[in-house]
Amino acid sequence: MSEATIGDVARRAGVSVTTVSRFLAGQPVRAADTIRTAVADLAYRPSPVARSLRSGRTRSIAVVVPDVTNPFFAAVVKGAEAVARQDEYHLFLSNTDENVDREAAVLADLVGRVDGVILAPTVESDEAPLRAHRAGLPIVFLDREIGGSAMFDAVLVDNVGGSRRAAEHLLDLGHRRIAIVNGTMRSTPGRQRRETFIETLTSRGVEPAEILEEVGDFREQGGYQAVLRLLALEHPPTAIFVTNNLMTVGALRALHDIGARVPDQVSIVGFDDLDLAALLMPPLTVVERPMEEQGSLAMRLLLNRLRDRGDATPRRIVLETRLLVRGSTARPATATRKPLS
Amino acid sequence: MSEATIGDVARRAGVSVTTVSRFLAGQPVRAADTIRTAVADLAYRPSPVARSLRSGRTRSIAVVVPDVTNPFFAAVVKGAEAVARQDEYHLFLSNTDENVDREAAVLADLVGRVDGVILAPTVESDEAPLRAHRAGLPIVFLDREIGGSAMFDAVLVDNVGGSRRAAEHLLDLGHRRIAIVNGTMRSTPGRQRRETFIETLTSRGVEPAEILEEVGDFREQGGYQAVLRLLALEHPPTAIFVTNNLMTVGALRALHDIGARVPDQVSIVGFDDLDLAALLMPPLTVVERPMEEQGSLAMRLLLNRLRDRGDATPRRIVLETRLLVRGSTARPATATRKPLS
DNA sequence: CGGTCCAGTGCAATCGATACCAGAATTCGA
DNA sequence: TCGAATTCTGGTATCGATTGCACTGGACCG
Repeated sequence: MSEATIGDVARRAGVSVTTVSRFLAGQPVRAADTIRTAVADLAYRPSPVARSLRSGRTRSIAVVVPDVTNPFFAAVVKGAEAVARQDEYHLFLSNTDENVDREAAVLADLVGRVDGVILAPTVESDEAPLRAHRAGLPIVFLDREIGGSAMFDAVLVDNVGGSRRAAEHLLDLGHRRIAIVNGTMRSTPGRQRRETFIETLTSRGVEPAEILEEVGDFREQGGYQAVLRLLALEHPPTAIFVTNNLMTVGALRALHDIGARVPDQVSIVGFDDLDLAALLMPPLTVVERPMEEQGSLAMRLLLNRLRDRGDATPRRIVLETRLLVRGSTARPATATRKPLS
Repeated sequence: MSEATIGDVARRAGVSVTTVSRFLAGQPVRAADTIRTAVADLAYRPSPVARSLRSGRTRSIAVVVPDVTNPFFAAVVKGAEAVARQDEYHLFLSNTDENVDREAAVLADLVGRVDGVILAPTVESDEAPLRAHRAGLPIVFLDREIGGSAMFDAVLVDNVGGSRRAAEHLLDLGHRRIAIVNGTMRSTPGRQRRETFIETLTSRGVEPAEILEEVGDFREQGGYQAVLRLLALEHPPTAIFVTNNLMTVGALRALHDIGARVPDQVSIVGFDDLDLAALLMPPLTVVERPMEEQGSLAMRLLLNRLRDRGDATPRRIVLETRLLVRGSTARPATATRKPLS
């Protein structure tokens, strides 16, 4: 009823399992027609599990991300899934919730269960991916890397260019007291976006004392709290760069709750576009980048590596960002005077 | 190097594979300590594939949804994944892209590869889930059902209550020319939300001619186009009920593009909350419901059923909705006069 | 017409783990 | 100290598919 085996097909067709197996593999077989109808009659489908045991490959890939409800990672998963499906691979999904221990447990668990992993690691000092790699698990890094990951493929984003453009945009508007709301600096985007942003500001003559910094997690609450703290300062910043989408949502919520006017009172630049960003009032200025494509590229890299059996040199793809200037950034209230004085 | 087998452990510990297997199963074994160190030394992990072949179970569940980038489904996946992880199940993810054929292919593919499926079927007339069920694949329906699915578990949402509340809210505000922007009526939410909404309007005396209806897909473009058409009418509606979140985003985009004022010119009620809904200008009035919980409940139902080996009677859980009245709904421009005249 | 060649075939081993069954080692009571 | 009861143990079949090897039968050549 529920599952016919290759043996059932063989019996029904009056041949050996070997012959059925050959038929299924597309090799020439005399009883092809008989076998074909036997397969159809029994609704036979080869057991993927048995095949995996024999072949040592599972035709499935795991995507390990901090949080699928983050629109960026949701898009990544979608892109990755589409490519996997084309190649008849299946996709496992795991959330790590930005938790290093959970990530380590997940990776250890995946060895032998999938042919490869697309991973957005929690922190750069992460050891778990190296262990998994030594255990023979191919890994492609997505959006984030770990230290000493030169031997891995990776699909990253140009955090340097994006953050620089954000900084220059705010500087050009005349801001001089500027805050960055960042996630953990122990992750690649956290570190790169912060370093570049601050470096750009100081290299253009902003006093270090005028650069404010808040460190949260990469989640909505972190952005919310950070902005509350910033605006409660005696001299609050006139502009804020928020380094990911979830924290940007939190930041907007905070600004809304305390009734801060954007951009009159404070300018906001986010990293990563949001579906509704253009419809907000004011529409949100953001650093944008291809999201689904980042997922599909990662999957392609991984599948290519599985094909090459590992010997190809590691490939690093760095995607470009664009600054979308919308309405949440403007000249600071004081700056309209300053340049004129 | 990459993978030790139970045989390697047995050899190293000087016992038979049987004994190692017993030790791993927690049975009393004299050489427990020796085996324990052998396991540790070899970093041995039992092959999940081999276990699956023997046991006939894979300890993995598939979640099949139309689109993970829909925040509702992303939340569902997150909730489902968390529960699965607790029970040491793994999660496969498939997008059907609202495509019946792809859904059928996916389901057929999953037989024998997973122990059960959580499915949001594309259309109610869908046959594929029945076939998969007959092939021995337990299925829990999520948010949507199919005809004759009485033997299946399901976690649904109270579309009737939600749509009625939306309709009554608009009626109470004084709207009499009202539009519904719906997805395909061939799906459960599409059908139920439409039926209830229209029935509530007519039962409260709204002329059928005053009820406008646009049918799109459940995607952003559908909502966008539908609203453009509605507002181009000679007598456009004064209120619009949009039956899912993605179409609501599209609707808002359309209203923004043609410069329609909300709620002065037209009121909007959406189904499903959005992360930024409260921050829009005006903040969006929506019918809201628990999202992550819908996913975790579905997973719990499925895992329970796997435990019971199927004999329990089917369970249907219907989650309650809430109407969140924010700023996108108000009295119609004409209605302020009408009641007074 | 006989020998060579080759396309097809089937047996049996294999992948890694589990479970039945028979046998060995231990414990316990007498 | 011996036999019975109990606890552990290991050989082997099994899950469902693939594959190396030896083999058969027909086609083709001289």
